[in-house]
Amino acid sequence: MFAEIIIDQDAKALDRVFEYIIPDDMSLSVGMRVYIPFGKRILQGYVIKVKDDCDYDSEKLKSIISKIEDFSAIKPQMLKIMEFMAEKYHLKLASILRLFLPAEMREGKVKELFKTYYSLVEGASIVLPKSAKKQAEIIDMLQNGRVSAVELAEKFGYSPIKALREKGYIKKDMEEVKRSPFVIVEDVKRVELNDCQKNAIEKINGNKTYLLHGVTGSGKTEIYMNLIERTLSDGKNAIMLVPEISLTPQIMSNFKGRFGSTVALLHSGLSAGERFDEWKRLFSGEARIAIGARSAIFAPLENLGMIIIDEEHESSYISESNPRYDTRDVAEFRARENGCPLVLGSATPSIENYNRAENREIELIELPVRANGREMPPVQIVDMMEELRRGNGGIFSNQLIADLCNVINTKKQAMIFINRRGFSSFMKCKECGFVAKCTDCDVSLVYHKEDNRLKCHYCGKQYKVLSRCPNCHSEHIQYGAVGTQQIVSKLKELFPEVKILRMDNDTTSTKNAHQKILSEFKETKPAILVGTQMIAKGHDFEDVVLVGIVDADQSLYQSDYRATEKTFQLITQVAGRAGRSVNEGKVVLQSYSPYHYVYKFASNYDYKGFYRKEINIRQTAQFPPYSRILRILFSDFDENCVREQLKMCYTDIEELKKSCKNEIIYLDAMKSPIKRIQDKYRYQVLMRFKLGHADQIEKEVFRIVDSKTKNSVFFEVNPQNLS
DNA sequence: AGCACGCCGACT
DNA sequence: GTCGGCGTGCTC
Repeated sequence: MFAEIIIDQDAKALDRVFEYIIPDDMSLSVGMRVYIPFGKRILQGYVIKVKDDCDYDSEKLKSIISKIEDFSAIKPQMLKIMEFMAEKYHLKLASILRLFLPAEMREGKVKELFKTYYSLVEGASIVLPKSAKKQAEIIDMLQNGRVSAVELAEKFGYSPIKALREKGYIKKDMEEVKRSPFVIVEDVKRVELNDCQKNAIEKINGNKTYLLHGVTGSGKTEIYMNLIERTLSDGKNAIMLVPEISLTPQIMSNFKGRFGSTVALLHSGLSAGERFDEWKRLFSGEARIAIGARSAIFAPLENLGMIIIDEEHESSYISESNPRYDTRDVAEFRARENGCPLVLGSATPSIENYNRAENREIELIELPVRANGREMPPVQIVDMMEELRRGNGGIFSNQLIADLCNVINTKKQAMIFINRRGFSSFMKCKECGFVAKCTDCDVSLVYHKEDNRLKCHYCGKQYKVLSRCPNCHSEHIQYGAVGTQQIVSKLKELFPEVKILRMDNDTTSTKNAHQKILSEFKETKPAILVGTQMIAKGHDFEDVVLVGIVDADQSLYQSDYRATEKTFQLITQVAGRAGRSVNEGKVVLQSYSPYHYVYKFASNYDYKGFYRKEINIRQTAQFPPYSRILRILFSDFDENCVREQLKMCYTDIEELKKSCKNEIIYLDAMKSPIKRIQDKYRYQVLMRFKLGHADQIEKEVFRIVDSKTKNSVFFEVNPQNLS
């Protein structure tokens, strides 16, 4: 018998099948990890196929040395996912397989997954020949209780153990080594479902993808819980994905409270050991629900009956470091393989998925009412240009200051949200709000300090820096973003006696800092919490009556075709923080371009209106979902080497462009916006092509690039950002 | 990835 | 003469 093996090395040259002989006395199955001789070394590999004949020269074949574990660490159905991802994203097989295992299992040191023990078989009448001294000793030892298999084998060797086992005197059993991660479990009161919720649960039952569009507070979590409950009672297992930032202690304790130890939580707060333990509980079938961020889609569960992706529009579902993949694609594939529903939940669905729902590719389920029956807070848009004309050139508008005063006087709380996405900066006229855009692409230009130029990250076109606004001829041009510290110090100046808390990446680097800041905020009144992204998620504070968005434009003028979409999502989410309970809430949104359509729709909570407008723009401008963008990133320590490789590929891709006339809308090569990462120079090719033959074109590009390069090239489809 | 082979320059 | 630089190619 022979085995096809993928070597556990992340190198392009090794990214293929190697064949080995399976020794006669070895029982091997697909998904097992093995040690194999490879050249002069001994490496780890994954068995992906067992077969009777070999395709390689049988003279040159070597034999597998041994198994790493006695079972398939990679469940066979995961190999289908591997194939899917390799094909779709052009990834190396070993790098995909690594996603399926917890880090603890790899990294050279091989850990025991399950500890095995030997114990006496009860009621067996043991008769041993006098010669079998070792066997007698073993029986003696086991009288005092079970002994670990490793210990026994070390002391007596394997043959006496084998003999005893064959006679049926002793048996082997397993126990997992585990620590349970600490989660405070609260008793969860069951909520009576409203008709919309009941209806949604009833509809979600086929082998299909469902888009659950529910306004903030429409009770999606309760739906998820009911769906999971139903799945479990059908005898099946479930996966629920949540963006990392909303994997809050509340969510975790809610699910632990409802489902107890059948839940395995996989999140970044766990130590490697804890993560490994949770993985094992899923692997063994003890836990039947996997809840976690992106990578939980690879949970080692079989017999899936439900996959849920909450906040489907979140960009964190797209992996932006190698291997690059979109969790939603993988989830869809896994759901189809298991013949189960995939639920995509969001208050602000991604344009792509809403479009699919509109085209009936997936089923749309709407939850139009908030479960608590309350309205979303009103949004007031403040024109910061007007403010400037009136002589206020500061960060805060007079309106926001007045509202803050009011909050403080009534001893309530406020949140100030800072919109910091990415670090590239756009150029903006302070007088008229003009923002420099690319003439070809309709995305904002990004200012590059090192060569003092404006560049378009989609086509690479460069422009001279503006010293005077082409629109109103003012010289008040600004670039760059406001930081949290700046806001905090300004607030302290304005309200010296009020508690100002700050939450961003700098203040939450330690493990529990996040929690500390939030609980301190909860207890202090009046108080102002200043923060980024993080404060927008899932924390309910009864006394927050004001949410200020200081620089809403920030995400609008990113050089990204999804910039408007992201801005809409952000505003909706942040606004949901105000007036969550009995208190009347209000949102103040400051903008330099207050007449941009995104604000009109966002302030009215009009998702559909926004979608209509946005999808039209995408269609006219030929951006996804009406086209596909492919980014090819080359990197190397040697700058000349990268340029050389890129050049060779580029000429061939240009040929391809000519040969398929109008299919490729656009093609260009440039330095990556971040020119150097970890001492490696980065160059990229960007292309955009029509959907008709997108798959073929993509394959052809993969082929060209593969044949011209040796290593460190990666591909990205419809990239989130271009750094 | 890592290791051998091989073909050129500098040195005991 | 040989030691050692790293370019090229192979590993079932």
